[in-house]
Amino acid sequence: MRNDKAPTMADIARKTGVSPMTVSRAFKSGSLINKDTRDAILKAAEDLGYVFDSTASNLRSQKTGFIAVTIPSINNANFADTVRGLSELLSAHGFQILLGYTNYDTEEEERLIEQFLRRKPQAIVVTGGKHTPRARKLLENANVPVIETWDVPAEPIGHFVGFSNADAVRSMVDHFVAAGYTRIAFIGGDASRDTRGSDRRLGFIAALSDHGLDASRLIDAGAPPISMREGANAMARLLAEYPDTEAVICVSDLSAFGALTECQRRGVPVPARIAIGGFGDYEIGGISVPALTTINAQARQIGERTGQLILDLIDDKPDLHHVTIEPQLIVRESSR
Amino acid sequence: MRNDKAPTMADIARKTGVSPMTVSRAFKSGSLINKDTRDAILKAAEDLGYVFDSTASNLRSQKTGFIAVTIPSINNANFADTVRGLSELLSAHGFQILLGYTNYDTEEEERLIEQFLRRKPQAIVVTGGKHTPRARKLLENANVPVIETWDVPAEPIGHFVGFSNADAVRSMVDHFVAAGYTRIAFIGGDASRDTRGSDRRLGFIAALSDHGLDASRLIDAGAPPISMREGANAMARLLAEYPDTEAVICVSDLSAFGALTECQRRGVPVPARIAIGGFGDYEIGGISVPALTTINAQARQIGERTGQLILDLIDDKPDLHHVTIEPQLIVRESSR
DNA sequence: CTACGGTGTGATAACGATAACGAGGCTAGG
DNA sequence: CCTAGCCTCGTTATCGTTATCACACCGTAG
Repeated sequence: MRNDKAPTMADIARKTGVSPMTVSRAFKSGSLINKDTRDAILKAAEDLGYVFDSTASNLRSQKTGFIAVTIPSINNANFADTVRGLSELLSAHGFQILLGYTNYDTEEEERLIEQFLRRKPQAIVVTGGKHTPRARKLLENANVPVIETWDVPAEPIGHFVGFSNADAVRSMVDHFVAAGYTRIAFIGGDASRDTRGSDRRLGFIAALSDHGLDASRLIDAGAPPISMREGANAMARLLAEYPDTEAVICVSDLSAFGALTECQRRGVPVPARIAIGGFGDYEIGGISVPALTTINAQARQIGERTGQLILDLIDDKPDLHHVTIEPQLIVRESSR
Repeated sequence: MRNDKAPTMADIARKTGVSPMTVSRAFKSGSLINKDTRDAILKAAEDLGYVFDSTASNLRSQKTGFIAVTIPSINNANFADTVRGLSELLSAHGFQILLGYTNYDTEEEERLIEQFLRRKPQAIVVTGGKHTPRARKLLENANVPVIETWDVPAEPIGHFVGFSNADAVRSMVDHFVAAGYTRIAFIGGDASRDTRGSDRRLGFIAALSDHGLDASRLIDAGAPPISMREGANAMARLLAEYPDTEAVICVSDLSAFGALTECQRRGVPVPARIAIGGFGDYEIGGISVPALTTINAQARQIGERTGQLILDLIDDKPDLHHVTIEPQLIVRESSR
């Protein structure tokens, strides 16, 4: 069954009595070739068990069909949605995504970018706008489109598709203040690694200050990604340190749900005694009892817009694109 | 800044005064080369902004460093854990994972496999043991190691690293029966696409029958993946159709949590009025109130064992490996 | 002084597809 | 009958790296 060597286009050419070039054409859609010839070639290929060799094609044509993508974590429904949006569009156009996880670490991101560039991707998508100097240099010299996502970078490397994490949280603060809450806390936002989380915390502080409110109720919950458990622990600390807190905004729905469960275990009513807000509109926030007020960051849309942008860029429309997404505040039972 | 053409090894060779072959050696660890020569070459490479070209290397050496992996969904913590286990081990050895999502559809899996094989991966990992005939044939003729995971296939294509979904559920049924429950239901397990879910339901039916109990309380919850919301809807139907049910096993923790929330909304006490069991040991099951009894399928271990197996196989130990994983029953408040 | 093993490097020829160019056949219009 | 032009296909060279073989050099043992 297993031949000594896998058949090549040359084998098909011999068998069909045409040149290798014609075999090549038979496999490309939209190339000029007689229908009978093509059918004969495809049949011969099937008979021989031929498998097209992308590696050779990639080298000669200088097109790999790869799109490199780095995300902080594979185990996060938000980033997964972005990748899905990207993936569905791009794979329909024959592209293959090279996915890498930075683990919220820019050093790891640098390593990934270096590895990916060796594969000659036709575009590279990164999450966030903070990178090591070397990573930045690699991206700038890469000679392929670079798209930063999930952020509005202060100094974009190339294109970006994102939103302001600070402004998004501000909209939630406004909601809480309008609802009459004044003693508001924030859980999460460790600055050591996750810039999106710390941007949210900064947005929280700025917004409270603008309202003339005290912005010192900040509970650290450890390095990202923050688990539900860490959210619960943070809520326990919050209730101990600032017992008169009326509302709390968590860096994500996951930590928010963890915080909610801590209240449930202690018999603290939500929102009657304390209101809770999350971030990311994860499925759990919509179904928990009570359901969680949150912000939909349009993760999927980020992916779709990024994918469309890449298709445009590869299709040779080399304008610079700065796409700003509008996150949506979703008010649910946990804050009313 | 951007040169007309990216520098190649030949450029480095010219600049350093050595042959391209020596440049190539400088980039391979463990190859015979003078230290000073190597340092000079690496410095020249850095100066020129050289980026190694894997595509050429892959073609010549007939090694791509790719490992193809298909999973049903990117947005599932269990499969994500498996991929993480795989990824961490393999990327440390210089491999790059090609990840694809079948969306629980074997037709889509077939398309993915065909695409992946063109990239000449050095191993291919698939989730589950059910494939289209053509996909099976492609895998059999692929001439690279094939590993099926998350299942114990009736007729393995090559290697596998998995567990019996039916037996895993049986252990939970035994637990419920030992705890005194007799009117037990099952939510999920639509057979149209997800074989693991339907295997679990079959295991449920078989186990109940062995205990001499009625196994007709089966609630369909739609095509996989089953959301929390669908779990909630299924619980509503269960309470309506079989109001005297004492316990319910759900196809996953996500649907189990959804079911739990439905009980909370209706004021049905868990487990006093109805006990709930899930599957997969997702984070939510450990923190919800009450915490969920579940089965840890050792998702991460599946990935790690698969990764180690691949390393062994590529390192030329071509024995056939059938690795059986032991899922663990975790009893929590929702069933006691 | 010859033999020999280890080290470091170079020359050559691929790996398998396809870009670029061009040639032959055939139809249509003059 | 001739030329223009389209369709179909072949020839040649090449993408950038590396497997392979060859060989020069050095030190040491016999």
